[in-house]
Amino acid sequence: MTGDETRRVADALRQAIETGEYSPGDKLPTGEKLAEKYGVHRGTAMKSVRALAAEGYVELVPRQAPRVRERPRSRLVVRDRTVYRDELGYFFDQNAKNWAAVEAPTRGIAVPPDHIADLLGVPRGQDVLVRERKMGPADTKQVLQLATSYLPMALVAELPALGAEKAGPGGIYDRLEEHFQAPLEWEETAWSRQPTEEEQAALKISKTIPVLVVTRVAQIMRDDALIGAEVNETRMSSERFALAYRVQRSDSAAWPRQA
Amino acid sequence: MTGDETRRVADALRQAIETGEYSPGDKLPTGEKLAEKYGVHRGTAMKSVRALAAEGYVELVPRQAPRVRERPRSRLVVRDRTVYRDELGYFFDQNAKNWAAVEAPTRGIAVPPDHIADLLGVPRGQDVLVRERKMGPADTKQVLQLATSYLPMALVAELPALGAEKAGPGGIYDRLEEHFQAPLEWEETAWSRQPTEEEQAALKISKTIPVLVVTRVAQIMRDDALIGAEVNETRMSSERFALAYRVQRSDSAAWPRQA
DNA sequence: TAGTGGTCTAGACCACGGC
DNA sequence: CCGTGGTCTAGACCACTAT
Repeated sequence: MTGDETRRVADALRQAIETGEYSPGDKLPTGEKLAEKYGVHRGTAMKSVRALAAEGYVELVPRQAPRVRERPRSRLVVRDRTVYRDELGYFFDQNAKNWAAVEAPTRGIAVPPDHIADLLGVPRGQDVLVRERKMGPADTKQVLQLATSYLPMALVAELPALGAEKAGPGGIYDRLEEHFQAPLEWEETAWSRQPTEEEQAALKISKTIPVLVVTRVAQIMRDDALIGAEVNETRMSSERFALAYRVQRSDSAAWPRQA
Repeated sequence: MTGDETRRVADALRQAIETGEYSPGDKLPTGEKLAEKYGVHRGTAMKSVRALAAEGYVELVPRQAPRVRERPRSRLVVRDRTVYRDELGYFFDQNAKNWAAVEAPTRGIAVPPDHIADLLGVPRGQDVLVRERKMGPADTKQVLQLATSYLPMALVAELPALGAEKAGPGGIYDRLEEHFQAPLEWEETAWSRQPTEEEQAALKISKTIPVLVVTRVAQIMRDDALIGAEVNETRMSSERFALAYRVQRSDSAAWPRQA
């Protein structure tokens, strides 16, 4: 991906940025100027700039001068994998307490991805209720997380409040626990991948920044049988979020240890 | 990133791969052939191929015909965030029970990254003991995870077994618990980023596949004071691994709920 | 040793943003 | 409306791989 000349120019530019010769927000010289300065073809110079953009140093907007990017904040917002409750209901992230839906949530009926159908316990290809929300701090209105919730249609038929525009106090989780008179149990799976084009646009990240995907399954069990389930899949920039949790000791690793 | 012609050729190739015209392992036509077939310049055709490589469809090795890549497995190996214990000592991943160091582990003294120093409770810029291991299944010898362990020099001085080539039965965790006669507590932070060149080479992934980074801090506390700490940072392909864990109920979210 | 991908130069055209 | 980044063609050279 990188030949001698491209590499040379990219290294020079990267160092110039790291030493503060160009500060965040500054414009970089035009491709023509860079080509002249380093004695290469304009195409080669632009390739170097594009390489820096892929590394996250530079923001590239077509037909605008490349700008030095605000360096990825070393201070990550950490999600703590515990469920809390306040007067509004359950919540999973103390950082997100004052967040709100930045745009109007959407609600519709659609076929979910296979892995979601499997988690919900419905046949693949079958319609489910899908809600989508773009979440962010109530003040800045910046979109930081994309949350999608999936509910089996059978469950919505049994408990119509789940499909309403507003599910009422405490949201769908309170409706589920009220209806079944049993506690929800949540399990999360976390992984990461390249962002889709939609995610790039909504979260304002380049295609090289991975998204962190947290899939949370809410289950209500009765006599060891699953009687209700919901899946929430939240996507966020891996540059801004990390997950934190305590590692649990299994029975085999109990303390004090037996000799 | 993608002009009309590049996009057109890339779309055609992507569809050819998805419809099975080219199967995993097959070679793609040469740049010259593609250029002829689609009536574009060779450079343009190669750009399309490179775009498909970035999306994970094609594996690109310099000076070899591009090969259709084994599609990212939908079946993820899931790490369960619980600590277990067997006759060999603690372990954190039931999938990794039969794994071994694929290459000889390295051991050295070096300055750790700032975030590691902070977690260890050591001043930034100070030397620590660094161990590196490349882990994978004992049979295939494929490297699946890169594990780096950091220990403060003061702790090694106090407990020399920690710095030995072999820390003895149960490894450093057993040495720590024996020495301090107290249980370790582990906390993990998980996030994701683009792979470094070293990680690309060791894990055999392209620069577009994110790596999942799990930073595990082992702490021994006595009377609420930290008396010993170790940090283990494990990096793995986000295409192959996911993390799974139960969400804990905090006191505020206890069940049964009070009205 | 022939052929391949990778890279670089040269020169051209386009669409669009900021002056 | 000029200048910019983005794209494409054309043609050249190189290093390495497969044969």
